Amino acid sequence: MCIRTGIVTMSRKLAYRNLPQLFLRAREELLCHFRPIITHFGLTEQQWRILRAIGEYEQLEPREICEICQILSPSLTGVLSRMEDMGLVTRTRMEEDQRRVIVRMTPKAEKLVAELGPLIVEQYKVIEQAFGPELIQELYEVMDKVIAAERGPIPQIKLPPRKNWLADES
Amino acid sequence: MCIRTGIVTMSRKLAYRNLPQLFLRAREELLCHFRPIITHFGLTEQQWRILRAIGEYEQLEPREICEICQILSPSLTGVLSRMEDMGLVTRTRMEEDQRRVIVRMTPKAEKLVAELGPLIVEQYKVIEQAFGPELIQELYEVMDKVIAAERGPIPQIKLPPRKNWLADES
DNA sequence: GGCGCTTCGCTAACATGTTAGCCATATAAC
DNA sequence: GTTATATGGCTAACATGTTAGCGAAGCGCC
Repeated sequence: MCIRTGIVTMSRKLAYRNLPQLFLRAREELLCHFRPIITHFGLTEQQWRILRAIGEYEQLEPREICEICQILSPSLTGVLSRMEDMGLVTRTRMEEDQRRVIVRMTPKAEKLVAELGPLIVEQYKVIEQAFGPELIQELYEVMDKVIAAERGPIPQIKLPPRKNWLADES
Repeated sequence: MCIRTGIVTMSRKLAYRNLPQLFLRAREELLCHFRPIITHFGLTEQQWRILRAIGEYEQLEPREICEICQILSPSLTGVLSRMEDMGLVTRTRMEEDQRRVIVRMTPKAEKLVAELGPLIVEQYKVIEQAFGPELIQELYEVMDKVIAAERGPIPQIKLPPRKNWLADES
C-alpha cells in the first residue's frame, strides 16, 4: 500500500533482495504522509528541503545546499530560479568572490516555514507512534552506520569491453 | 562523500534528523557503486530495474512493473516506449482484455541481462564485505520492519485553511 | 440492451534527476 | 605579469518523477 498508484493490490514480490530498492520504498512509505502537507502550501519536496536547510543556517551557498539537500547542481539551479520567482528566496553574488552566491529566505518564506514546520513535526510524532519509537530509534542507528561510517574507498569491479548493444544483432 | 558533485568537502550537517533524507543518502551511497556498471551497458537505473523484474517473471503487465519497480504509471509509459525503441522489450495487448498489456524481453535483452546480472552480484559482494555482512543483515531486517509491517492506517493531521502564499503580501 | 461505475494504460504539463560541458572568476606556478 | 589549473554556477539535452485528467474497455445492475 501507499503505492502512489492508489490501488492496494497484494503484489508480486521479487525473489532477490535489493537494498537500494528497499530504501526507495521505505522513503516513500514515510514521505507519503508528509507530501500532502507540503503540497498544501504550494511547495515541492525539494523546495521544502531547501527552505528547511536555510532556516537552520540563515544563509547558504548553492554548493552547500546541494550537499545538505542531496540535490545535484543543475537541478538546484532550476529549483532556486523558480523559488526566486515565487518570492521565497533571494540570490546575491558575493563581493569577495564573484563566482559564489548567497541564498537567503524572504520574509514571506519565513512566515511559511513558521506555519509549515510545526505541522511536519506533528505528523512526525504521529508516524513515530504508529511505527513504534523503538523502530525509529533503531532506524536512525542503522542509517548512521551506513552513512557516517568511516570506511575505506570501496573498490569498483572491472568492466568488460563495451559492446554495441544498440546495434540490431537480431 | 560519494556526493555526485564529485568534491569531497566535509560539509555542514543539519541539526534535525530527517528519515526520508537519510534513506535518500543511504540509497545513493549504495547505488553510486552500481551506476557505473549499468550505464556501461547503455541502460538507466529504471531500465535495469525493469529488465531484472521481467527476468524473474518471464512476463509482466505495466501495473505490476509499476508496483515492483516503484515507478509511477506515467513514467513507465515513457520508459517502456524507449526500451521498445531500443529493441529491449515488446508490448502486446491481451486478447481477453483489450485494456491490458503484456511486456516481455527480447532475446537481445536476455543476453544483456545474462552479462550484466553477474557483474551486479559481484559488485554487491564487494560492498557487503566493505560494509560488513552484519550491517547488511541488520539493514534487511530493519527495512523489512518498515515496509512489510502490518500496521493500521496512519492518521493524517488536519491542515489549516489554504492561504494564498503566491500573492505578494510583501 | 442501456446505464453507471471501475480499471487500465495513456497524454499533457510541469518539476526534478542525470550527464556532459561551458564560461567567468579565482588561485597557484612560473 | 602571464600562464596553467581549479572552482562555482550555469546551460543544454535527455530521462524520469509528479499530478491531473482523458478515453477505451470491462463489469455489474436494472
